[in-house]
Amino acid sequence: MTIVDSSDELGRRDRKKLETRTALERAALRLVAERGLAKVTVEDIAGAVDVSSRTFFNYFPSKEDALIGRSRMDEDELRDRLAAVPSDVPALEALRLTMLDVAEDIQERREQWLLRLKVFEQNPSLLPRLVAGGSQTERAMATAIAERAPAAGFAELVTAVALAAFRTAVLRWSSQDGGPELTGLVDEVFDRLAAGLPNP
Amino acid sequence: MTIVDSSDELGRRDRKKLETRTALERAALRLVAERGLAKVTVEDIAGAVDVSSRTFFNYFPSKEDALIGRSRMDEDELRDRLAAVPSDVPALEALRLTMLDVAEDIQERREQWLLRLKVFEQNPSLLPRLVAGGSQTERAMATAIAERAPAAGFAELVTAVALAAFRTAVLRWSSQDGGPELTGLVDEVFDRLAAGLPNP
DNA sequence: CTGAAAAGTTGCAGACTCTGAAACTTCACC
DNA sequence: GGTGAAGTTTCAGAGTCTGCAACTTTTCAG
Repeated sequence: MTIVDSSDELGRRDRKKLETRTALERAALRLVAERGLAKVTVEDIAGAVDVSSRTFFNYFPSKEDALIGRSRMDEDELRDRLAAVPSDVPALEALRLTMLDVAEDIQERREQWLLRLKVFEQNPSLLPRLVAGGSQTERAMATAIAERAPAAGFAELVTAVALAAFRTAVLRWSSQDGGPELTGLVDEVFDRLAAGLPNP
Repeated sequence: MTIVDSSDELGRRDRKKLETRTALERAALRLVAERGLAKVTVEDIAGAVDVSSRTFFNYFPSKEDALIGRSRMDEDELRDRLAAVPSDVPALEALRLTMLDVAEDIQERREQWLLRLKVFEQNPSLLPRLVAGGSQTERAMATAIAERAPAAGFAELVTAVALAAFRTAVLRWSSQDGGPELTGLVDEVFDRLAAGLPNP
């Protein structure tokens, strides 16, 4: 068992559930990495884990969502992290701190994320879903930011921009096979943002 | 015929083709605005224009694409616009000028765009496609920018950020029913970017 | 004007995604 | 052990999208 997931304190039921979910994620990732998104059906993925395809859809609303997995962190979690930053910190810096946290999480699941990102690069139709633009998550964060910077439209702007910047850092990290520290790359893009994006 | 599209200098063949295409776009937009994305089938759209659903798929690869329509401007067009900016203009300002051009185009098709954006807001699954993040278009622009600012990763960053900022301007314009000038809102977000996104 | 060639449209068959409902199994807990 | 809640499966069905083989229309050369 190479699975080290936090299965602390869970009944057999929920443990099995989590097992199935991560098994489906892994199988999806592995198969799509091997064959490409179009050449993998839901039935393939479900079959690899030995459940029915209907069960697959009980876990994920779509094939793509299985590949994204835990990528989209709960709005709640991000909201909490944002809320944990003192309210006199400017919005952009609050976002920097939050995304640095996220970057650390990603680095902890390094291999999993590098594979996921490779799959995303090879199947560009998935990319928009990465740090999903205009999605649930972004709105939740913008709402949280709006409390510390209520000027019209500013929260949406700084949130969208921060997430876009974060995305480029992650993609660059991936394209260099995780060589540099992700947190360093994230700091770099936020430095550039704070400086007004001058030509380097 | 209320259609006044630029059908200058086209054979009957291409004129009909363009007519069908825009008719499909219009029908898709209208029906989805009325009923919502899930309640409209491809057959509905094709039927409203009196073609077969197979023909619909000859024009658009998916239902969503019919709604997006001309939204994603050709990579070529954006590349050209970027190339038209003198090369000593900093990357961020080159992007500002380009996106101001795009904003003008949008304002010229004001009603069509406001409807499209309303549909997008009511069907959030479409939003990622708007100024598609990480897509073809973004890559093409980043490549063009990389020629004037070759520092590693900077072109991708500034492009992603500019598009994200532009998107928030467009959404704000839409949420205010096109009241303010879109170009003004775009200028505002780029000013904020250039200033380093300080809390207002 | 006429007869291909080219392009556009259609119906059809078929693979695939996704959903709802009903039966069935498994687990938690008393 | 028995009971109810939760998870899984099977089944049926709607909808998306593709390839292919007719079929129709437009174009264009002679």
